[in-house]
Amino acid sequence: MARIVFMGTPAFAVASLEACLTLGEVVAVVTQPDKPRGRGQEVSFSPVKAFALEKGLPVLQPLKVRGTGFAEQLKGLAPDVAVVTAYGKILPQDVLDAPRLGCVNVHASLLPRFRGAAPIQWALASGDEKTGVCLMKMDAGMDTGPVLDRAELAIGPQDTSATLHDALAKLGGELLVRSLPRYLAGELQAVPQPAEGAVPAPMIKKEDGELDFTRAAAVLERRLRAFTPWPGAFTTLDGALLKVHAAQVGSGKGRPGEVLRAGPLGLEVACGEGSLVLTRLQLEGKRAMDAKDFLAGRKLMVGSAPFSRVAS
RNA sequence: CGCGGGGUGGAGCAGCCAGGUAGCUCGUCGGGCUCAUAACCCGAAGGUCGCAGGUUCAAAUCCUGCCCCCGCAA
Repeated sequence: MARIVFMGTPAFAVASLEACLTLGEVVAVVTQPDKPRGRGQEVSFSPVKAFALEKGLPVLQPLKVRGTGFAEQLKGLAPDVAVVTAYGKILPQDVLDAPRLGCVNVHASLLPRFRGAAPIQWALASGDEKTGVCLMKMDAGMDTGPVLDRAELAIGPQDTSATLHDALAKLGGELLVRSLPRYLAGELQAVPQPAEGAVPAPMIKKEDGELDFTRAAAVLERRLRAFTPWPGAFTTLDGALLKVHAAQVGSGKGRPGEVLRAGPLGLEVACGEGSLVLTRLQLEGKRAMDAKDFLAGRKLMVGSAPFSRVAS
């Protein structure tokens, strides 16, 4: 039975870990250290750790993986392979070389498109019609290793990063079940990524979610779905944070940021190109609600432009 | 003890600071009008003001404790 070290941290990685349990003996689960998080700063641990504890798997949480003897510790476990899914740290060469057959990575894009921290989000924001997961033999670069296998997934008009995240996590698990045994048996060919078509997918920043109504409505709508659930799409209304949870592209015209309509179908705001009909809103400190409900208690004048980030 | 907002008929809000008649925009129900309407007019039902104590002649409103929801930050 293959000896597998699993490395991963967020919810996305849990399905991969679950797959590994059926593929060999998971001799260690490596995940990020516990941190205080959430309201109230309570210390909590990663979804991967929670799952590992539930299954009684040994958990390692090194503070640093570079130059601290972690590679030696790994070698001591005599793993055949390390499966890495969204671990959250760059692995140095000595760690990559520690397992007998190296490290393989489940990456949530069709490489070489969207190398980096946020492939799901950038696939949506870019308007791609499909995405997928790749199983890759890791090298020292950022998602630059040769690809062993891949699985594709169509992106629908209603998809958000939340829905794609779940679907791709599941697909990643399935990809491992299908391909890891063949990799271990030496049956998979590692195909170098083409030099053309590489697109970086840098970490999303908070400010990426701010709505700039001078942009095209279609772009804003895509970014909204890409940045759901984090950082979301937001603007400010009379100085208070206003989250936009759902919106549709409309055909209205006006000065970017101008309220074109405020009715039961939504709050229509003019954009640089077309208009955006905001259908689900959440004001700072309040719960999310349909635009109809929002407008019942908060009158907005047609023709006014009470939001931040309008044409200058 | 990280910072902060909120819980008021079915929905969303105002009222609270300066205690004393339950308000607004909707929805619902009944009626009317209209070729028609996410429209308009008339009328009605529906609320232990999150929970428990306290202060007071009197508490949605002031004080104390608790429960729940949410934003920021991480």
